[in-house]
Amino acid sequence: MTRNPRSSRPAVTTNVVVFTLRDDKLKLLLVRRRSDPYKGMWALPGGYVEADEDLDDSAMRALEDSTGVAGVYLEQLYTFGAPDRDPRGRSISVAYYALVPSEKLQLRTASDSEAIGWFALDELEPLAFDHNEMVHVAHQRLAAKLAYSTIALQFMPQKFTLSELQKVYERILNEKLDKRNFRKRVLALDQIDQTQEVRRNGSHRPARLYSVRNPGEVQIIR
Amino acid sequence: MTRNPRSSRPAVTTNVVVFTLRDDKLKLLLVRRRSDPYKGMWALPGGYVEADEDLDDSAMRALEDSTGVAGVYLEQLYTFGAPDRDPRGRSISVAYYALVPSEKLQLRTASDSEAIGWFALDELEPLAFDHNEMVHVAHQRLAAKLAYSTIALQFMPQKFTLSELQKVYERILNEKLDKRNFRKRVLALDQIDQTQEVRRNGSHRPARLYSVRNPGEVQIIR
DNA sequence: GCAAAAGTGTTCCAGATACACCCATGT
DNA sequence: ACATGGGTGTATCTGGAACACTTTTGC
Repeated sequence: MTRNPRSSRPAVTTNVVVFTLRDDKLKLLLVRRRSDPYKGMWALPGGYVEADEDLDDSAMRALEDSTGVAGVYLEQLYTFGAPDRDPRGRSISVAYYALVPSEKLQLRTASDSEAIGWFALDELEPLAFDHNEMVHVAHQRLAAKLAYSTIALQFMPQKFTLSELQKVYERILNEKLDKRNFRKRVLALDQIDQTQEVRRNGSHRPARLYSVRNPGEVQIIR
Repeated sequence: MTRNPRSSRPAVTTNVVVFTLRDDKLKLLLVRRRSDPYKGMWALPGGYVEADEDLDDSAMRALEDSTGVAGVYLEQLYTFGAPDRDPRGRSISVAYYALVPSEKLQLRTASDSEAIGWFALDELEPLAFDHNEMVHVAHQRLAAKLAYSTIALQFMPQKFTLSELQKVYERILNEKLDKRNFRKRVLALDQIDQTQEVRRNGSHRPARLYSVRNPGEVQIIR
């Protein structure tokens, strides 16, 4: 294993699949490309890995640059490196996924006049590069993790109702869940606390508000 | 997102954590480094990603070059990219793990006079680079996959006994399993077939031999 | 009073666990 | 005959799934 020449090195980037729940749908954050290749198409936020930057930091920075959001759950997903994935030349992308609670969405569209926005996962158009594949893998991973971790809590704001939490599960798994079984299950996790507050939300009984006991922590269960 | 200069690009490598079961222990394949850095220390097999090579192919090639073994189970694990992980300069390694059945072990140590060998996972010395960490992550992933996939069958040769299969589980999970419950469970997977043969193996009752129904396939269960 | 979402328990089933003895062979 | 690993069944426990009615509010 000898040192390879710089001339043959691939470019290394990170991309982030940012999920949130909004308008009762699972959505993700896309950026419109301002230059070729794929100029004008929507793509995942991302960027080149800086000289002295850890991969996680690079992904976090890509996310912050496009959204202004920091401190959200971020996890490495998979590394994509098909030789033809970038028409400009050899490129490797370390893909991440992130979960942001609906409250933190303070998109700073104005900042660099980039067009960015939230798109429903189930009405996604073709994206730049291999980004559709990244989205697919991220969604799969997220759905799998619901079953054996407390990752869904990363979507929740400080105070939330159990119905809202159930919606998160239902939208990610794409199936309706039983209300009683669901409540039993999430309360048994011992990771959310009832508060004294309720939320009045329409012409029906107010909903009790809950809070996450250890925000930022994701536990493996079962 | 503009094209970054070649001068700042990291080197990209793959490394492979190759597991097998041998001498009743979970072992992995290591190569002794012939040059600095970490000259003389043991390291995971690996190499630079070639100009027109897919990441999977690169890992497979690294494995073949060191062992002569091909066609084994290989899966991407995680990408390691701490800025200081290689003292020579910025480097990113896409780590894989591989499972080889004990029969396929035809190490061609002679081929390029590299020192290579199998080492018990639980008596591992400090390795070069961040390779101990890679091993740790690979072992964790492997143990987790036992619970929800048929991945353990990738360790088995064409014909094997249920006791041998049980040993695979026990060595990976590091715990003893109940013989009757184990057999019930693996037979219920409907992925292994009884053969008409038995193996005479010592001064005791011969063991029935089984074969994997779909070798090469790993199914997700539960 | 009625529409609409919030809240609440019990029964049933399947899969996991715990557990002990006989079998076939080599020496 | 005895030592050694191979092979087998049942009772129990536990977590998941199915399922319907009452409560509180706004209008």
